[in-house]
Amino acid sequence: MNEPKNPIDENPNEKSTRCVDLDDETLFMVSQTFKALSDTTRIRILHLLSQRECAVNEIAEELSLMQSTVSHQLRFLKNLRLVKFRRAGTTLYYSQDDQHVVDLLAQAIHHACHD
Amino acid sequence: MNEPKNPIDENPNEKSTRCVDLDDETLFMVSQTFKALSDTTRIRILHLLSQRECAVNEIAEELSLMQSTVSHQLRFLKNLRLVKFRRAGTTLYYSQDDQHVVDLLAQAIHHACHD
DNA sequence: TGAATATATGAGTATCTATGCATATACTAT
DNA sequence: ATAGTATATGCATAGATACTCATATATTCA
Repeated sequence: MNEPKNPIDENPNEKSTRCVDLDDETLFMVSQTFKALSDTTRIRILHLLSQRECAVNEIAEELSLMQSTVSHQLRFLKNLRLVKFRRAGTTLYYSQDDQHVVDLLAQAIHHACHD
Repeated sequence: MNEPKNPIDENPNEKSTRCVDLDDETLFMVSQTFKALSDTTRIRILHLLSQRECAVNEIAEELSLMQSTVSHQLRFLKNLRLVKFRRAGTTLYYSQDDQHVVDLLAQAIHHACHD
């Protein structure tokens, strides 16, 4: 027997360190993360915010989107804590807030670019 | 002027090696990839197939899904070339066919498991 | 306070998606 | 050829999603 230890032998009170299991909660979180990245509008917004902080109107202008569309998608991203903002007067400056997700996006873009 | 060279100065006949740009084609490919990973059923199937080759019925049984549901989702994954299959008699054995996407999934699961 | 600006939000709608049912197709063995 | 098994697929549908319009909220400044 040269195989790795069966995951079922591990402490059931902790999530597997190797993440071989997929409990409902993890499954949901993972799907939500990818859902955030599955829409071209959100990708463009997140890609922009991964490069620099931006006001809502700036995003709309730069990406040729309606202000309302941007705001709706920012709410979506904010709920998943993928973006954060700081206020300056009436202006809200948004920026990315989850480097891991930005990394996932960068990887996928790199992959798509290179084959 | 201490800023990085404008990407527009690069050779327009090649995609940027830094993938800072997001042309429509890349954008679409990236969104499709993440869309594949945004559904819990597809995640479960792909996660299973990343561990071992499986017949369609095995997948259905193991994941408690209808055969038709599995087949529909396999078609989706097959169209994106995320899975492949080999035939053995009437049985089709599916397995993952894009290590990069499997890696993205593993990363996201790891991320979800560890915070 | 009132005007101006920036952003958020609710409602309506058109489109997309995942699923299940029924059935078709494909292969094997007798 | 026929039966049996494995898989694929067309269709219908319920639910989700993204967008736009209109309007609300929030902040600043005069």
